[in-house]
Amino acid sequence: MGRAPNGGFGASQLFQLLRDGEPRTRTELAAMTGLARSTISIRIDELLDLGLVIPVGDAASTGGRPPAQVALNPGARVVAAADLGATHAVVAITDLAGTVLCDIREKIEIASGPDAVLEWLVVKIRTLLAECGRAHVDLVAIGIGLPGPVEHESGKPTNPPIMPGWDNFDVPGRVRESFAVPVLVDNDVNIMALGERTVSWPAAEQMIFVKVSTGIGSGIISGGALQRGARGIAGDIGHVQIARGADVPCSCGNQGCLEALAGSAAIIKSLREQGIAVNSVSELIALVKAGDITSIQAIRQAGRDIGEVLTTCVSIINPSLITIGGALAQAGEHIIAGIREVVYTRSTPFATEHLSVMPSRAGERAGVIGASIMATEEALSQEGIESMAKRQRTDWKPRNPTTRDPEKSIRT
Amino acid sequence: MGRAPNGGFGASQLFQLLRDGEPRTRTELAAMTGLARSTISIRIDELLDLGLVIPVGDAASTGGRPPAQVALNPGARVVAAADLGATHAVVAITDLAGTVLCDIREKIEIASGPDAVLEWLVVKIRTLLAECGRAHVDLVAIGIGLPGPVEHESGKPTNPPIMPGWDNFDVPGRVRESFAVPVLVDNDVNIMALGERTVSWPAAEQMIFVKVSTGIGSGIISGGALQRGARGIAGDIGHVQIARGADVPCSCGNQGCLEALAGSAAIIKSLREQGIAVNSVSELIALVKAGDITSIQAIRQAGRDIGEVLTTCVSIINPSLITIGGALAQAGEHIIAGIREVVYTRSTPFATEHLSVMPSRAGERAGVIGASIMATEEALSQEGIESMAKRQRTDWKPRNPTTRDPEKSIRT
DNA sequence: CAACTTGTGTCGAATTTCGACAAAAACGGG
DNA sequence: CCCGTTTTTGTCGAAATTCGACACAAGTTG
Repeated sequence: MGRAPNGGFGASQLFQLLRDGEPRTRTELAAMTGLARSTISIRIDELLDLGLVIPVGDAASTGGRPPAQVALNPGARVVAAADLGATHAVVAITDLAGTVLCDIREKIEIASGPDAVLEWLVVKIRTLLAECGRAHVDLVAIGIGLPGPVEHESGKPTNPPIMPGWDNFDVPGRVRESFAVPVLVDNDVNIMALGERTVSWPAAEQMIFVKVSTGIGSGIISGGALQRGARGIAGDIGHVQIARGADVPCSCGNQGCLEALAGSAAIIKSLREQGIAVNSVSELIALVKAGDITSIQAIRQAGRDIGEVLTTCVSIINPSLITIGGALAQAGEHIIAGIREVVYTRSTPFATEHLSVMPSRAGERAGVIGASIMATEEALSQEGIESMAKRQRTDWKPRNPTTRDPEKSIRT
Repeated sequence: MGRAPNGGFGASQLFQLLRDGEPRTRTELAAMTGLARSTISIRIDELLDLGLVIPVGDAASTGGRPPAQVALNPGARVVAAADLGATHAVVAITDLAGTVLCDIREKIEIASGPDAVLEWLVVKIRTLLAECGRAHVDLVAIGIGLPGPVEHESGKPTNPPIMPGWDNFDVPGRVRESFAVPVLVDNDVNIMALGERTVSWPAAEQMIFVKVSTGIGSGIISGGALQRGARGIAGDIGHVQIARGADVPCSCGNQGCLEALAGSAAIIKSLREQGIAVNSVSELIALVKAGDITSIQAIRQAGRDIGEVLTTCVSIINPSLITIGGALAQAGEHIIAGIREVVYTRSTPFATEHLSVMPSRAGERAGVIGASIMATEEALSQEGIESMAKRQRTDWKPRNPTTRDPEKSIRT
């Protein structure tokens, strides 16, 4: 009976244009898409019905009727996001723009295995949803970051070194038993990169986010998209060997890895060997903030070591931005200074001319924000919006008594 | 008055599915696209009219009427491709599948400037077109590779070190004065990577193509797409510093660059210092093929040096494939052996488990093939096919005397 | 050779999209 | 203060496209 399948430009594509939060007029949207204004109006009405966009105050008139603007309504639905670390986890409920509505940070042991951890996660999501006063049906997706390699398509961890019991575990399958929504899983550094990009540098087409704490890793955005690599371990710079520490053994079995020289454990160990009593990252940061010269020098040297590897990254990726996050980045600008020192000296001027090396701005919540972005991306894609529309139709139609079904013409 | 704009799935999308050369039945295409078979038939008819696809022999029956297959007709149109080096150039006419129909290889001097070189190129394209017996109207696009950084969007070289007079020159504009078709320009290594991928590893989502000759560069394909970076210089590994040669000066002004140690000029210089009379790359290759131990050791050491940088690349990109091309790659497997030695020793096992390091298979023509692919991609995109269809309609309609224009209903 | 199976062209109906027009809402000059 | 101008929005008929169904074609299999 003839149905044109919403020829490639449904309400979802229109919605993607509004994802940036910018309010726009119908006329602007028509110009951007090439569709007629009347078509845009139909689409916008659908989105208004779903509550996904809302009218915002009219823009200033340019001599005639002032245009009515519509914008993303971030509060229409919520997303659950989790950043699970080795010993700590952040779980949050965010709106569709990635803004955290409520969150918790708790100690966990990732090593207690997927069943325990994911059960805990499910409970926390339920609690947080209640706390925000949002119903289960408002939840459209869940994003999870894990401290190890993840095959993103399937959501299964692969060969994680610090996650016993998680290897090849079907994380989305387990979580979907409790929440029937899309569940997206990725490496924690990757989601931090996504979060950092979205929060602070939405226009960056090429950027490298580096996380420096016990381990050192990076998330790479190139060509506007997160690059995961063939096995999901792209950006794993922690085990690149650097010249300085040829005989320093690393937990991975090799020698001279960046992580073995510039990771927080390595720095603390070296300071203790120099007679400075420091037992944890927070103590180290306190020392640096107090101006302890030896600690500052150690941090700066770590920055130089990281910079050595990043110099190569700059040549390979040619990014416009490098941002530094993770626990050690909170020790002021010293680590950045060390990185800049090396990167700007050793890379070609043409590559560094428009390159910034900046501290992360998203901070501790970069992870959950990124997880939220990753999940939202999926939930509000074509299928996501279509299924939302269908669900709303089936929920609402019964109250709209239009005698239609008996008239259906069925041929014999 | 009411026109649905070919709602997102025109003949071009269908054509993209056939770009791989695989013959397919209409039913298969309907299943792949989700469109109705009848719709597919209309689209296929358009493409048959344009000559872009042709019917091929029926496939074997599976119990009923055997399906009629259609496949890409690579010979329908042609593409001009040029790989311009510092002192040599390859120019070719290819079909739409990137197969070289005829080509020439000549000495040029890129340093003689864009006006001279591009004029030469235009003449050569004319000559080759005539040689193939193809008309100017059969030409749908031109692809050009240049030995330096190029801003791909605009087609302008940016700060090329060995191309005096070319900086910021509007190459596509100049060429379009002679041929009114899309002109795509990119770095020569990038087009070689594209060519190599297309010819030999069409399924590779992540690969690194390394060109080793006087200079050393690489083209990076990640996420299925060529990565050009913020300034078009992604993959520029020639000026990454390596540990071995801390005090070896490089032409770029820095010290210890990979190129200064493992480029052909560096190898030749070092061999001469060891008393071996070798003046050119071809002599060097001859020596290696003759089994000269010193030369082989020098090549292998160059491989190790390159492998040192590639180890980092492997950690960052996580590719499934590294291919080695360029003049030095023709000296047998010695350079590859050196690369493998280092890459497989120093990278993490998880990254190398599914990583191959292979010699380039596309050989000397990788460049022009890649340039052809790049140009074809553009020419046969949506706009490309639509404009071809329009042109053919306007050319042909006059001979189809249907009195339509007077009947146009114009409202007052 | 007949029955069955599978694929291809044709046609009406449903849906979508476009363009035009009228109404709405502000600005600005008299 | 009023009215024409300008710009945007909502509504409606017409054109275009797509779908599904059916009839036909062309082999296979018993």
